[in-house]
Amino acid sequence: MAGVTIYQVAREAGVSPSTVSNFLNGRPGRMLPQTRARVEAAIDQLGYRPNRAARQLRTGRIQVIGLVVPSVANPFWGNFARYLERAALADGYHVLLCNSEREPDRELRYLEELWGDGIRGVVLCSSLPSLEHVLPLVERGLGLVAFDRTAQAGDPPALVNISVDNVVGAHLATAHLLQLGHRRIAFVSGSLRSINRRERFRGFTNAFEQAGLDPAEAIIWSGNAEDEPYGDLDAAGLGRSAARDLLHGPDRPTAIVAINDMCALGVSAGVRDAGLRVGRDVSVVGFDDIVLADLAAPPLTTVRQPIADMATAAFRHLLARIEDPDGGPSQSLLLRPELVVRASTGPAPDPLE
Amino acid sequence: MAGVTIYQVAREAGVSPSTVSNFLNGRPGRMLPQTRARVEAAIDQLGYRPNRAARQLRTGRIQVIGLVVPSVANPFWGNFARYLERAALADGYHVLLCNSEREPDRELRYLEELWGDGIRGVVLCSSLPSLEHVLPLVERGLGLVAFDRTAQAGDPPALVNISVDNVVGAHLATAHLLQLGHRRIAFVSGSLRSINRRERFRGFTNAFEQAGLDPAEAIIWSGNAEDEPYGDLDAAGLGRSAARDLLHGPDRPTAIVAINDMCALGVSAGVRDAGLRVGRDVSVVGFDDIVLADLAAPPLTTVRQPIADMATAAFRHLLARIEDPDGGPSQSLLLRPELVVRASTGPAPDPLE
DNA sequence: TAGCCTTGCTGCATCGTTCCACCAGTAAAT
DNA sequence: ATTTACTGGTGGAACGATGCAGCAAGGCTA
Repeated sequence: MAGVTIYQVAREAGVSPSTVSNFLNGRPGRMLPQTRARVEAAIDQLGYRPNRAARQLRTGRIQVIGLVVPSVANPFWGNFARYLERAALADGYHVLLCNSEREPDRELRYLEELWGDGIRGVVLCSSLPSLEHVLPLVERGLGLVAFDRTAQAGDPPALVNISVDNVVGAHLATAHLLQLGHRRIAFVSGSLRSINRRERFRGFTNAFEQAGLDPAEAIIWSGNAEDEPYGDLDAAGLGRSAARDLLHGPDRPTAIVAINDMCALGVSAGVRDAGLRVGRDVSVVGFDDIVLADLAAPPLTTVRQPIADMATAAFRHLLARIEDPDGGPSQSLLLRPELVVRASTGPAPDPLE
Repeated sequence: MAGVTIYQVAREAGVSPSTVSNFLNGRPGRMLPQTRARVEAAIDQLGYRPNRAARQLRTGRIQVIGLVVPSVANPFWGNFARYLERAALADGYHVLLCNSEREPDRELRYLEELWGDGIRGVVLCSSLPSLEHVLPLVERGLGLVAFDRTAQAGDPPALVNISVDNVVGAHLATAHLLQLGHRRIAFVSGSLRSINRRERFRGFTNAFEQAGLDPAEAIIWSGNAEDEPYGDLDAAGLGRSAARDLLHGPDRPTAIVAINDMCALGVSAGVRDAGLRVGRDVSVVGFDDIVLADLAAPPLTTVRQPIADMATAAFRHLLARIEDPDGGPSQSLLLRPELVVRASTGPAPDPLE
C-alpha cells in the first residue's frame, strides 16, 4: 500500500502541496523554472503517482470511459473495443468493458453503475430502436456516443451517432448480386428490431427497386417470430439454420445477403450442410469485414466498415462531450462503407443446368 | 452532477451518517429493525448510490479488476473477456480492459497504471516466459492471476496460474494425426518465446516419441527468426504464409498442427491457396476451439479449452487474493483440454495415389 | 445503589487532491 | 507617495464515505 502522497513530494522539494498540485495540473508556467525543476526531481525520485480516487473525489472527473457492447466475444466488437481502447489510451483514458448481451435492462443497469462510478462518458453500442430508457442519465449529464446506430426521432438531445451508412452498404452488396445475374435473393437477419438491421433491409430493397425489380420477389428470412434470443454469438447459428430452411425447397435462392459476417459464415456453413457450393451454387455476402472473412473458404465477399476510423471518431466525440457537456447539438457521423468482393459470390448459376 | 450523499440520506431518515454507513457495509444487524427500515426507505426514495471514489479513498478498496490480454480483437480473448466480465459482475466487480499487443513494456505500464488507479487485482494474459518485470508490483501487493501460462521457476510468490494443460492438448492433437496414419507432420507456430507455445511443442514431440517415432522427422515452422512481429491478429497471416512455405516443396507435410485456431484458419486458407484440399490432401488441427472453428470449411478439428470454467476460476482466485493478500501460497490450476474432431483432419493420403 | 455490561447510535478525524482566496514582494503607473 | 498589477507562491476548506472511540440509557449482578 506504499502510497507516496503529494505532501511527501512537497516536503522533498521544499515547497507547499499546492505548488506541486499546480505543477501537476494547474499551470506549470506559474512558478520559477528552478522550483519546477525541484518539484519534478522530487516526483520522480519518490516515484510519485497521483491518487486517482482522491483526484476524482475532488474534481468529479475520472479518466475512464465506458464501453457497452452486445458481446465482446463477437470479433467485430472485439476489434472495435481494441481500437477504441487504443484511441482512449493515447489521451490517458481507460476503458471499462460491459457486455449487454443485447438486454435492454442490463444495458440500463450498466449505465447507471457507470454513472455511479463517476464515469461521464460512454460509447453505447446498442441498436435498440429507442434510447428512451437512457434519457434520465443523459439529462443528468452523461455523455453518450451511440455507435452502430443512426439518429432517430425522439433521441435524447446532445447525442452523437456514429455509424456506417447501412443503407448504402446493403445496397452495394445487393446490387453486386443483381449485377451477377442473381434474381432469387434472400435477406437473412435476426428479427428486424434493431435500427441498423432495418436500414440494411432498406438498402436491400432499394437495390431491387433501382434495378427495376420488385422487392416482393425477394425472400426474407428473419427467424421465427420476434421472441427468439438473438445474441451476437448466435448470429452464426442463426445463419446456419436460415440456410437450411431456405435451401431445402425447390425454389431455393441463388444468393443470400446476410446481416453481418458472423451470420454469413453461418450461412456458408449451412450451404455446405445442404451439399451445395458457396460462390457457385449459392452466393453469400456479409457485412463488417471481420478478419475471418478473408480466411473463410471461400473468402467472403462483404461490406467493409472502416472500424478503426469509427473507433477513433467515437472517442474524439465522446471526449469533446465530457470536456464540454453542453457543447454543440446532436450530430451524426455517417461513414461510407466499401464493398470487398471475394470468392463467396459469383455469377448466378444457369437455371438450365 | 446530481449526487445524493450519505448526509442527505441520514437527514431524511433522521439518523446520523454513521448509521447509514453501518447499514451499507458495517453490520446491518447493529440497529433496530425500525431504524433499518427508515434508512432503507430513505435510500431508495432519494435514489442514493454510494460514491465509489469517496469510498475508495477512504478504504483503499475498489470494485474493479484489470484484464490484460494480448488483443481483444482475437476471438479467443474476446470470448475470455466476456466470461470474465460475467463472473466479475456477479460479485459487483467491473473489468478494465487493456490490450498489451504482446509488448512487455506496454504490459508493465498498464499494470503500473492500474495500481495507480487503486486496482489491486489483475488477470494477466501474458505468455512471456518471465514475469520478472512485474515482481515489484506483486511485492507491493498487487494480486495477480496469470492466465494461459503455467508456473515457472522464478515466478513471483503468491501467483496463481490458470491454464489448460498444453502438453496434453498438443499431445492429443498430434496423436490423433499419427493415428490417422500421418507421418510427415508440421508444427506451425510463431516464435517459441512464449511458455504455452513451448509446452504445446513439447506435447507435439511427446506424441511422436510415445508412438515410437523420431520427433526429428517432424517439420518445425516457427516464422523467420525471433524478431518477427507476432501479434494475435497476425496469427492467421502467419499460418497462411507457413502453409505456403511448407506446401510448395516436394516433400510436403500431410498434416499440420497449428499453435491456435486463428493460426489454423490461416493455415487452412494457405492450403487452399496451394490448390490442395483441407482434410483430404492436408489435415489441419488447431487449438482453442473458438466459435468459428465449427463454422470453417471444412470445420476445424481442434483442442478445446474450457474457457468459461477457466474465466470463472480466474475471477474466484483473484477475488480471494484481493480479499486476503497474504492468503495461501502460489498455486496452479491446470485444466484438461479435450480433442474435438471435425472434418479438417482425415486419413493420411495414400502415397501411391 | 454502586458498578459494570450491552445495545444502539453518534461525533469526528481521516483518506489525498484540488483550487479559491489570500499574501508578500517587486515593478510599473498615476 | 500612493495605487495598481503582476509574479510566485502558500493556507486551508472542501469532496463523500468510513470506522473507531465514545456516550446515553437500560438491564443485570452483588
